[in-house]
Formats: sequence, C-alpha cells, structure tokens
Amino acid sequence: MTDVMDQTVNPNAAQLPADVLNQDCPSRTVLRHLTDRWAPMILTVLAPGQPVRFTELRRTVQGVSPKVLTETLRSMERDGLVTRRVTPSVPPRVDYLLTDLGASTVEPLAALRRWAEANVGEVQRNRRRYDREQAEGLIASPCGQAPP
Amino acid sequence: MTDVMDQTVNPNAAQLPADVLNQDCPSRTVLRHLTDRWAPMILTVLAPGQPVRFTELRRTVQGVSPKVLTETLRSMERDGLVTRRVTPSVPPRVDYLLTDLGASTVEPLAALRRWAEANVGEVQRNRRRYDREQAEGLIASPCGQAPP
DNA sequence: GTAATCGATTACCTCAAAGTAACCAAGGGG
DNA sequence: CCCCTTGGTTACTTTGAGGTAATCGATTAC
Repeated sequence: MTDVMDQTVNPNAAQLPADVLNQDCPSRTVLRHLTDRWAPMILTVLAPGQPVRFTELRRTVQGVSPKVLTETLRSMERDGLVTRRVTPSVPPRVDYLLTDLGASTVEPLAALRRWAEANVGEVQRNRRRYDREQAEGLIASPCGQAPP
Repeated sequence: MTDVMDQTVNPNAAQLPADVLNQDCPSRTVLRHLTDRWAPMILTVLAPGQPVRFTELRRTVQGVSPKVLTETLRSMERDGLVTRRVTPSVPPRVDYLLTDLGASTVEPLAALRRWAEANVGEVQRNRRRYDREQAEGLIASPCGQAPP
C-alpha cells in the first residue's frame, strides 16, 4: 500500500519548487497515482459529486476487479482525493465521494479523457499507417526485389 | 511494440461514441499511452515546439533509460504524436518534434502536471495523516488498552 | 592508438501492478 | 435449509512494464 517513492530520495530537494522532470521530486508520485490505470475512470464516475456505492462503481468502471478497485480507492483516500463513508447495515453500504482536493482533479482529468475519446479514430489510423509502412520496409523494396 | 488492446474486442462496439468506461472501447488504449510513465514528461519537454535531440531528452527527463525512452518515443511516433527526424552524420543526429496531434495533448497534460506540482505538499500531508491514523487504530484504543 | 560521441539495439532480469478465485459475516427471501 | 446480497480480504499466479549492462559503427579529438 505504501509507496517507496513517497519519501524524497534526495533530502536537498525538499524545499525546491516542485518539478516532475526532477528525479527526486515527490510530485512524480502524485502524477503517477493520478495516472494509475483505473484512477481517471473512477474520478470520472465520481465527478458529478454524488456519492457512489462500491458495487455501482464496480459496474460502471467496466473490467475492474474488486481487489484492484479497493486498492485504488484506498490509495485515493490516503492521498485525500476521496472520502469513504460507511453506513453500518445489512448488507453493508459504503459510499465514496470526492473531497475538494479530488474535485479539483476532475477538470484536468476530464480534459485528458475527452482528448482520448475525441482522437481515438485518428490515433488508430496513425497506428495502421505506421504498421503498414514498417511492414513494407521490411518485406520488399518498391521493385519487388530484396533491398541491398 | 504492438498492443493487444489496439483492436476492438467486441466488433459491435466499433461505431459507438467513444467511452473510456466501456471495456471494449479503444479509447482506453489511447488514454493509457497518454498516461505512460514517461510520456507526460517527454511531452512536457517537447511542448515548446522546438525539435529536441535524443540525448538531450535523456538528460532532461531524469531517470529514463535509453531503452525505455526509445520504446516510449516509438509508441508515440506510431500514435502520430511525435515525428522522428534523422540527420545522417557522424555522430548521428536524431530530433523529435511534436506533430499537430501531439501539440494538442500539451494543454491537458500540462494541466495535470501543474496539478501534481501544485498539490504535492497537500497530498503528502494527507498521506502522513492517513498513515498516522491507521497506526493509532491498529496499536491501541484511546485509553491505552487493547480494543475489544 | 585509444577514447569519446550519438542513438540506438539486444539479452537478460526484476518487481510491482494487476488478475483470478475462493472465502467471509450477517441477515433476508424463497 | 440454502442461497442471495454487500464490500470487501486473502492467497496465489500472471503479465508486462521497466531496469541493467553490454555492444555497435563511423568518425573526430587527443
């Protein structure tokens, strides 16, 4: 659960301005958690501000296993992005909701998600073109003969 | 190099609007590449628009190995985010520069990077508080006696 | 002659993240 | 009596992303 990179490796880096390009800057761990496999999707679901139950999250974020969903939510709770609210009942009810800090990630992450959704077509075309050109270059020269 | 998720698993999902929450939507692969470990940092360095040499990239993005830098750049070239420009000389010179598509990722990714750099302090405080509260709950009850 | 440069590639290894499957308690419904 | 529910946990396995170190070829600088 705890992360090796949570601590600053180089003690001299402690009070310098944060810079993800700097190997020792702890902002790298923050960026990595934000870009964890499931975190952007979870934050997308929580973005409207309504509390969401564990099982509903599990259904909405398609393909996530309960183990990984729990782990990711714990990590986000530890970072202060979400609040876990337990209602003791049978069956138990647990809601997750954004903190103010978590809510401030919604805009940047939504922009990234929108970019991916808007440009998936162009990216796929680029990939096909690249793979085709790679194959051409490897198999034969323009005249149908093997390259020198 | 090629990616299993590059193809749509469910053929019926082909022409639906892109949605990262959908397990079969190829936009998920796009989002994942954008959030690859080194991609946001590489795009940060290329953001100004000037071509950047391989070795300069290697120096600026601290901690990246040549192998992984090559892999990441290839993947970004395949997706159409960067252009690789070779100048045959001795020693060889290779520049990388953003395509228009790549340039359009700069804003969203820079916003994410800025968030990480701006909030690293608060996140670290949250982590310390969470870990402290966890330790308290596990070790002793408020009266110094073991919990029932 | 030999060291350094650049932009890789290769083989190999490691480790953390993710996946799988089983199980839990405490009740309610059939 | 058995199974369903919720929100997990545990143990185990898999994967793949990433890291390490060595090497390359062609040339210039020392």
